[in-house]
Amino acid sequence: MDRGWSGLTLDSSSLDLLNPNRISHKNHRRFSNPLAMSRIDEEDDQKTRISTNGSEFRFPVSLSGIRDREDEDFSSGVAGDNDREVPGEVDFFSDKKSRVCREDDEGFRVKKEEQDDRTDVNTGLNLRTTGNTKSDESMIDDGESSEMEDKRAKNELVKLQDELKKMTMDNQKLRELLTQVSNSYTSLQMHLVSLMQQQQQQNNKVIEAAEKPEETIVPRQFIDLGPTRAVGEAEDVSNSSSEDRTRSGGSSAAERRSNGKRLGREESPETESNKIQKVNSTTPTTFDQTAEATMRKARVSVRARSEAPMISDGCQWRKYGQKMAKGNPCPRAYYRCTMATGCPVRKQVQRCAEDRSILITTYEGNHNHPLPPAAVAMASTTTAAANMLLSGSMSSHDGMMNPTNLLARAVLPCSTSMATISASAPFPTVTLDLTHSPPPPNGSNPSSSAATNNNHNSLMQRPQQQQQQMTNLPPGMLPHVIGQALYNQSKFSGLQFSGGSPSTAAFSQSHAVADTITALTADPNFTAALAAVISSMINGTNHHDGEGNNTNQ
DNA sequence: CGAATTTGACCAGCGC
DNA sequence: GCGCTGGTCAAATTCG
Repeated sequence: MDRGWSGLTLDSSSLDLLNPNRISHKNHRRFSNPLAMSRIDEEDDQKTRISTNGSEFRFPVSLSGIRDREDEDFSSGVAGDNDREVPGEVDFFSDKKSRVCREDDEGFRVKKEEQDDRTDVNTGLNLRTTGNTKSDESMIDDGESSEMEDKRAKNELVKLQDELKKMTMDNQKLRELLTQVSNSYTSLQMHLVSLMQQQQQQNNKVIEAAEKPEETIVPRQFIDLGPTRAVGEAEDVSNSSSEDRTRSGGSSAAERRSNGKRLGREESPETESNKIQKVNSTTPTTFDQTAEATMRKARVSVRARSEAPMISDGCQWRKYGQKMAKGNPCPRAYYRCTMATGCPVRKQVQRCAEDRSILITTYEGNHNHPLPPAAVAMASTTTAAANMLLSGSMSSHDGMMNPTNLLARAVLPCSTSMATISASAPFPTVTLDLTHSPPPPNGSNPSSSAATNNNHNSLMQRPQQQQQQMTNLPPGMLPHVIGQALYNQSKFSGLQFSGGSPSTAAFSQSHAVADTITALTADPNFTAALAAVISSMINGTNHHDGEGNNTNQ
């Protein structure tokens, strides 16, 4: 807050606008350089009286030409710029300059305060107008007009100062809000990690639920974001999709590797967090860094029927690899976001082994650049899913007030077919299933199987026509369908916790807010906005690039 | 000719 | 230590 600087600038600019013809010398001196006038006014009276032989006029007409040149010097803005010496008044300006220099030595802040005060006190004009009582009438007229201009300039100055104060207050409020959000985020992360540890102790219970024979897939909230083998084994026990199986083992190793060398080579913005995560694997001391890395590692897998080699999500992708994955005759393609240099977002595209008309697209990472409107829908949807995934590990009663968790509970708990949580890897993965095709003969398709066993599956109750619409999506429509599907899922299924053992109180609470949640999730824009805000909050701690930070695809 | 894609090689973690 | 695996790189190739 440099009031002195801004005041100086506003003064001179406002005066130049209001008085381009230089109304009076005093005005110029007051506004163009109030700093210098702080001391000049005191001695100026004496010196000018001497130079004018005791006249009451501070600036006699005979000296107006000289003063005009002085004004030119003052109008340059800084007292120190007045290097030219005016004949007959050399001592005056040299004295002023020396005083100004001494004031600089005394301290800039005090000087600025004096400057502000002086701008508000119209001593110069009063001296002049009072002194004009015995002078010619022309000077009185000039004084009155200059006073009006001065008032106008002063009003302008007051306006601008008020504006500045208002902006300052707004800035302060925003800072406080940011601090509050940061604190909340930190506390939530702490809580998340503590709950993760608690949930890890209950892993056996979850595994038992996953091994129930009648449940071919057990959607559950992600429990342990750390490299716990028990969770991965549990995933192996459950009949997950082939992609989930292939991800369960090797990807974890690759991810750990990518945390170090690979991504470091790419100099992506998340390089530091990757290193941090690697360090944290051995020194679990900082919860924030772990949670941030976990957030970044959250994956969103979208299953959709598409004959195209890749669903159009609005982003630009560049293929950088293709690999034959285990257990799937269809190759897996690796894409990297090329909308911005260094964007860490990647996606894998692979056709389902059981039903090759199903395209599985897995997104990972956060965009570090603004997204085009066409990509916002998908990005926000998948970001919301990823955030739900992470916030879903919150405890029921504590997390209910978390807006992110509200969204999570609106979609995840009832998402036996729409959104499937996978804890098969050290990073959480949520699968959004938009296929809803009849189960294949082998019945190993998790989404289809889940849909078969899910009594609350709204999409199975849909007419075949609508399913057909889902399977033949025009480009760009998929994100909207996802959002609508998420809404429908929560609407039809209600808030049902499947696979887990939520508390009864939380369940009843969920029903109490069901209407609110469905109302919120009914609006895809709300979901997108919420996801964007949450992502910005979280990514703001990672990236300080100041960009839009639309996350996840 | 530059950009995008393909494809074999490479790396590192994991299990045996 | 070796093989398997997922993921990535980069040279070669293709495309617009």
